[in-house]
Amino acid sequence: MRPSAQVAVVVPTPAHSELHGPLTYTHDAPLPPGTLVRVPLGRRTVLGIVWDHAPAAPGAATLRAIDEVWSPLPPLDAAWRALVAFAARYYQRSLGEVALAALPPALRTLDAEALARRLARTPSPSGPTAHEAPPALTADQTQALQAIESATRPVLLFGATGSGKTEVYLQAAARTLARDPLAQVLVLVPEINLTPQLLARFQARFGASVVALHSGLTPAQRLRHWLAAHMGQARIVLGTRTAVWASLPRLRLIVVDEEHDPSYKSQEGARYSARDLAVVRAHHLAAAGCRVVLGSATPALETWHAAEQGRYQRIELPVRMGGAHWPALRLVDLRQQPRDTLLAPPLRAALQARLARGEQALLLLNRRGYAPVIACGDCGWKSGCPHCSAYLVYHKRERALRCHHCGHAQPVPRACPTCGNVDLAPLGRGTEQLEEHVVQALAELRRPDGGPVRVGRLDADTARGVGALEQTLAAVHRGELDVLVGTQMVAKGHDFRRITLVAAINPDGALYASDWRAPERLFALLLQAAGRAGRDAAFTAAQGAQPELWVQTSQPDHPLFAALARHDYPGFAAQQLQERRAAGMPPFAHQALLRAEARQLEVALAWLQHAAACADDLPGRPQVTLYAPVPMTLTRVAGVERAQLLLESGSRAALQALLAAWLPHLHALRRTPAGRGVLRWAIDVDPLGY
DNA sequence: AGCACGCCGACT
DNA sequence: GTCGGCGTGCTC
Repeated sequence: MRPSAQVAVVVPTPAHSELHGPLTYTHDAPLPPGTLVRVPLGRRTVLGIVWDHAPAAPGAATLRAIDEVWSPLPPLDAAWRALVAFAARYYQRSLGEVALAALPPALRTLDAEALARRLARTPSPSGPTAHEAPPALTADQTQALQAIESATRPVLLFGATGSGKTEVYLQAAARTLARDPLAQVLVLVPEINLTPQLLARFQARFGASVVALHSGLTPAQRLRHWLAAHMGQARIVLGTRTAVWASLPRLRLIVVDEEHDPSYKSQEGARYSARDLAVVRAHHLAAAGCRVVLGSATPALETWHAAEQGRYQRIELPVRMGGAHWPALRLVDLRQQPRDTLLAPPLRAALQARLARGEQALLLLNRRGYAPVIACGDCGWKSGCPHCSAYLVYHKRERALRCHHCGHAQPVPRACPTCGNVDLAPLGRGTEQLEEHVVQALAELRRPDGGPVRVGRLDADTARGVGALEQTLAAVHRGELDVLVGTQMVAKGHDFRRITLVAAINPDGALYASDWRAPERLFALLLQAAGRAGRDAAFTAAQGAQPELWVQTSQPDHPLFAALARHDYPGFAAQQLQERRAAGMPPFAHQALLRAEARQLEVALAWLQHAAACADDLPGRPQVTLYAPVPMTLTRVAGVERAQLLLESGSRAALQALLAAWLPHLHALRRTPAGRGVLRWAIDVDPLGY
C-alpha cells in the first residue's frame, strides 16, 4: 500500500517548542479529524490527534508515515477540538501541548492492541438507574430550575450555604437526562477530596451512570472513566478542573460549583481557568441547547460583574437554613490586646461558655506549624530557608524547621548559628501552637457529661496519609472532638452538626497583603466558615444558642467586616468593584504575566527587559501597558530566582493580538545572549495572584 | 519536554 | 581506561 494522503496531526510539543501547529504525516487514506494515532516524532513514537486541516506547505522535506490508527475509538468530536483550539490560542500554548494534556495520561502509554483489549472490557451503556427519589423543591428552587432550563446565557446561581444549590444541580441534571436519552452532564468541583458528599449525592440519585474524574484516581481508573465519558456510557461526569477537558460527545449541561474557588485556575503547564473554559465550552454548544450554571455564595468579582452587565443571568436562591439563624459577627480589636494574642479574653470566655454547654467550636488560623519563624533575640538572626526567599517554619512536635515552599527540612538548631545564643524564640503563631494553647486554656473546663474538652487539629500536616482527613472530620461529626483547630481546609463544605462558634484567629494578613484579590478571598473564606456554624437548627434552637462568627483583627473598621456582619455579599462586591474600577484593575482591565526563571535574578530581569523591547511595534501594542519587570513577591524558590512582567489592557483583543505576535519573538530570544541562563519562561493569561 | 550527541572529571 | 556531568540542538 502506497501512502497517498497527507494528514495533519497534533503531537505533544511543549510550549517552548517552536512547533506549535499540527505536523504533517502521510497515510494510505485520509483520516477523519479527531482520530487518535501513533506517529514517529524524532526518535520516539508518540500519541497524536488527527486535526482539521493539513497545512498548505508541510515544513519538512520528507514526511513520515503514521504508525498506528486507533480506529476502534470514535474520533474526538468537533466541539472538543474547538475547545482545545480555543484554549491553545487564548492561553498562548501549543495546540499539541493542550490537546495531549487534555487526554488521560494512561492513554498515552497504550498501543492499538492494548486499547482494543480495554475497549472489549468496557461495560455496556447504562442509563441513569433511579435510586433515591428527588425531594420536593421549594418555590425558589423551582424558579431557579425553570430559569436554568430557559437560559440563553451562562447562569450565576447565587445562593448561600444551606440555600439548596445542590438540589438545583441535581434536578437540573435529572431534567437534562430526561429530555435527551443520550445527554451528558459535567459537574465541576474545586477539590474532590473536600467534597465527597457531592459525589455521594449524585451517585445516590443517578447510580452507576455517574463517574468521577480527578487526580485522586489511579491511572487505570482515570482511563476507564474517561473512556466511559467518551463512549457515552457515563451520563454524569463529576470532577476537578481537569475534567473540563473530558470528551463528552453529548454534553448538554455544565455545572461549576463554588465557581469563585481559585483551584479552578491551573498554575502550571497551560494556565487555564476551568470555570472560564466551561463557559466557552457551553457557548460552543449553544446551538445544541447546552447550558452552564456557575454556583457560589461569594462569586468571583469577574463573575459578579458579568452578571451586573447582563452577560450572565443571575438567579438568587435566598437563604433558608431551616430556620437557623445566620451567625452574629463579633469583632475583637487586636489593637487593644497584647501582641501575638491567640485568644483574646472575650473570645476565650465565649468559647468556654459554648463548650461547657456541650457545643462545638471551629478555630481558623491560616498558618500551619508551630510558628512561622524562629529568631535570635540577641543578634536578630531569623530562620531563613537556604534555597528560598522565605522563612523556615518551626514544627515543634517534629523538632524541625521546614520550608513550606521547597520542602527543605532541618533539625532545630540548639543555638543561634551566627552568635551562639542558646535562647532562640518562636515568632508568630501557627495551628500547632494554637492547638497547644487551646488545650491549656481549656484544661480545667468540663463538658456537660463531666468529660474533658477534646481538641483536634486539621491542616496539611495532620491530613497527610490515607484517610487521616476523613477520620478527623468523622470524629468531629460524631461529637468525639469539641474544638477543631485548623487552616482554611476546615472551612470547606463539611457539615458539622453541633458547631455554634467559628473564630478566625488573625486573618489580617489578607488585608495588608500586596495581593489585591486577598479581600475577596477573605470574604469568601469567612462567609464559608460562618456557614459551618448553626447548621443543625434543631440543636441550635434546643441550646437556645445564637451561633457566632468571631474575628480577631486590628482593622475592625475595614468595610469588609461591615458587609460580613450584614451577610451582604452584593454590598461587599459593589464596594470592591468600585475600587477596582477606580484603580483600573480587573475586571475593568485584562492582564497577562510574562514570567521568567533563572539562577540569578539579574538574568531573569534582563531577559524580561529584552522581551519588553521586542514588543515594540507589535499589533495591539498601543493599547497595552507593559509594566517594568519586577522580582516575584516570593523571589527565590528551590534555588531559582523568579521575576515577572505585567501586561494590562482595557481591550482583551489588543492584549491577545500582542501576545500572539510576541510569542515567536520570545522563542527567538532563546538563541540570543539575553536568553542564556534563562531556565524557563511562561505566559499566564488572566493571572490570579502575583 | 524528551532524547540524542558531545566533550571533560572521579571510579569499578 | 570507562561512567557520567549537563550544554546545545532537533523533532513532520
